[in-house]
Amino acid sequence: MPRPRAGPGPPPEDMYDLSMDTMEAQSLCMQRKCLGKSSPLSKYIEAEHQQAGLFSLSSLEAITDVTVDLQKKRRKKCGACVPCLRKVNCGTCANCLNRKIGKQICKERKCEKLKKRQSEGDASEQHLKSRGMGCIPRRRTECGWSAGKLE
DNA sequence: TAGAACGTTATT
DNA sequence: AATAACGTTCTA
Repeated sequence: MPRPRAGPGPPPEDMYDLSMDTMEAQSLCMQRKCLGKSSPLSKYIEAEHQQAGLFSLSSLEAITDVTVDLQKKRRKKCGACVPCLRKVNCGTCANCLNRKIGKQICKERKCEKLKKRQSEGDASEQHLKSRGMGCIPRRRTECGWSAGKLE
């Protein structure tokens, strides 16, 4: 059952027109567009944050380093594990059946390496924690943030 | 926390 | 340009 989502509507162009409806605009921003890590827009936002002095300059270098690491190109399948060696889609798993919308590879073919999250086994988060940056909010609910408490 | 949805990026 | 599929966010 497809959930009623926001849909592929036009992007909120007045995202930064906070005079309109600050809460709403920020909320939209928080929910998706701005805090994603992969889009050029998010990189721009990141730069904005830095310029706004949200991060101390001393930790900036280290963070930039980590950020670059996290924003590296997307990983590729190892090509050697059992799933990778599989050549045909099963055609019956959720991913196969939901191909058009889900945009995921057949579950039977999902590389073992890619099944793990990118940050797993990576010291990036620890790296940040050691610098007092234990939590980088990517979502409204992270870092003790709550809806309606964005000032 | 797993799975779904969707933006984005890599490949063809 | 079309397609495949990774990465992130959101919902149940």
